[in-house]
Amino acid sequence: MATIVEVARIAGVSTSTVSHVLNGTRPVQPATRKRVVAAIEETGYRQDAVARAMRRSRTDSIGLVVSDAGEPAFAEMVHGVEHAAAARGLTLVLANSAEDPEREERAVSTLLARRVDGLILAHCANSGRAVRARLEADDARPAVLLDRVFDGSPHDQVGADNRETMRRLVGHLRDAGHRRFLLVAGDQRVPTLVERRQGFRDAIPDAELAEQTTVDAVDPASVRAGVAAALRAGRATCVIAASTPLAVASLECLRDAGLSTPEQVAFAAFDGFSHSDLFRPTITTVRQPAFEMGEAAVALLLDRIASPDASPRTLRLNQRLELRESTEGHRLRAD
Amino acid sequence: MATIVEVARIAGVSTSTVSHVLNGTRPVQPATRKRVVAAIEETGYRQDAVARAMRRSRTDSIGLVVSDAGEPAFAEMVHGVEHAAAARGLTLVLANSAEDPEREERAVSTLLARRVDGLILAHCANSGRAVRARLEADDARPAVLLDRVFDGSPHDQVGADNRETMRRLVGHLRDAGHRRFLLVAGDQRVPTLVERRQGFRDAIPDAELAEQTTVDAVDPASVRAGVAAALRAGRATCVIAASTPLAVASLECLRDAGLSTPEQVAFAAFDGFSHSDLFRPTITTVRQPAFEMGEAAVALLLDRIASPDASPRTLRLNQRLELRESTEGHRLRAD
DNA sequence: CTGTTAGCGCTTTCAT
DNA sequence: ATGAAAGCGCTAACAG
Repeated sequence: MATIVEVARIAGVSTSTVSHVLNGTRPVQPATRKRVVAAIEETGYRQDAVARAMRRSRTDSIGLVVSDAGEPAFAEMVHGVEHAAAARGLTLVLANSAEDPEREERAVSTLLARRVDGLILAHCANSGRAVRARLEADDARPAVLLDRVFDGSPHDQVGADNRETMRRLVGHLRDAGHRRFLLVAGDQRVPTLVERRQGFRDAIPDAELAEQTTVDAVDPASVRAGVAAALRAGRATCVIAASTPLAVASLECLRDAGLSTPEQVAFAAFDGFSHSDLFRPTITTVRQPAFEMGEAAVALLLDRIASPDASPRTLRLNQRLELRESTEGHRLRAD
Repeated sequence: MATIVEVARIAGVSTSTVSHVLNGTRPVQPATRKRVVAAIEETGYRQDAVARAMRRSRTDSIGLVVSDAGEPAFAEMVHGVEHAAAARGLTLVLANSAEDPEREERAVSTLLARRVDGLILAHCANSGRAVRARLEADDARPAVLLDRVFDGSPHDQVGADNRETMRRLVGHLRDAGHRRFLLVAGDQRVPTLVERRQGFRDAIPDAELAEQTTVDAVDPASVRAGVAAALRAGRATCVIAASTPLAVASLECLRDAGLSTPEQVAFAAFDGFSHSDLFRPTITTVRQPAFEMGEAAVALLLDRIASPDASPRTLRLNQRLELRESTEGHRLRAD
């Protein structure tokens, strides 16, 4: 490959002039520029981004670590991050921690070693303090936490308004007459799921708290077992799943139990499914604004890079409550 | 940040020794090594991957360009690529062409400028020759084509056995008595969809060819119009959609036409949906081995990097035909 | 408006 | 077993 030196030689100018036409970093006489452009053409010269990054100590790239690249919601966030990054001329370096704290720490270290200009991180469920330390280290770059946000985090964050939306959802279901819920709440080490559970609590009057059932299990098998047991106990008129995997497990249980939706048990899910319209019955769902969250994370990151000392912000994007057949129709008798 | 020079100074050795300790590239006296390690510890030194890449002229990274990061199938391929890359200590640089040839070309150029060690590319539908030229340029790196494979391509490729699987699917439906199909074939500039259409042709006896209907429209609205018209013409007993977006459009039409599945019209789709089990009726689907295709692409790429002169290979992974309710049940009377 | 030149941090001959 | 030193290709003072 031709280098900038060769281009300069052919154009009969210095390398610095070539560099400046390349980057538009200082005025260049039209005639000179023309010769340079011709030389570039002739040699098929291409800038070496690695050398450039080395010299400028910025890479024009950002790193993204997701906790589960297999989940559609995270795939959408990746999509959003890529979109926003590309729009700003940044390339995206992607890593997946697969919910493993060790891999998460490795991924962050690798990205930092690659000198990404900034980092977006969707923490895994049980991520240790090693990562946090890594993000604070003196070779670290600005970081934005995505989806799983923490109170009092020193970082910028973007999440969803989980608590409020769950409150709204339960409110709606109560209006429809439901009083006894089964909340499939999931892994309570995940902030998102904690927030959803809080929203649930918010919406239930103290006097009725005792009538509610919750399943906190983590692995699918235990979830299924928990839900099945709760259904057998048979008090809930409505099941709420706090995430897609939990929804899948729950729906399987409902089916196995031979319970029809919404006639016998109403059902609603957070995060939902890609083509919910095609399900029968269609399922009431809280749509995560995943793509937009990815975009927002990039925006926050760039703000942070621009002003490193501004105080950290936490953004919460609104989720959309999409009411469908699974929570519809029958009006329960007042208890 | 501490550099290798500082570490060397503190350990009282040369930078070359530090480098060799770091990379295990030549034997080092245990005592010396210990001092180096201590100095690394003390300074919190971290290797700078950019400087390293510059000097070695390899980045230990690979680039991936997908044509539609929003499609679940591509998201799965990204996942597979990331998985295989990480397992081999490579980082992944991700770009999305969003089915736009210009963005595709830009993405390839950017990745090449970043000196990725190799490239995986899922061509967009109408990708021009500019990209092809770019892949051949003298600063290019080895490339593997993903999903959308071309006869006589000079590159390694990994796709799916679309033609065979479509043949099998139609064979099965014929066994069930169907004779008149509506194939929603989609954009015939996409090799995948061409192959599926070929498989369809393969499975239909010449004498019956005239009885078949096909919709080749590209944008969703035209697809819906085409399908609606074909349904009104009313000859098909079975609809086959060649991709997920086509399936969505088709199902909407079936619903709008008030046709029940499978009683009035059978239905099957390629690529399918994430949670098909939860649909009612459950839908017969051809599952793309997307994750595995991503993994395979990485394997091919590394083989290629290892032996640049081996002749190019095209891998076709098997798809899985998952028969479900939407093509089940009723036995058609023989025509 | 243009050129000279000193590195960025690292790996890797070539010596010893 | 270790060290000295030459760059990788580029940018950005600094000087004219």
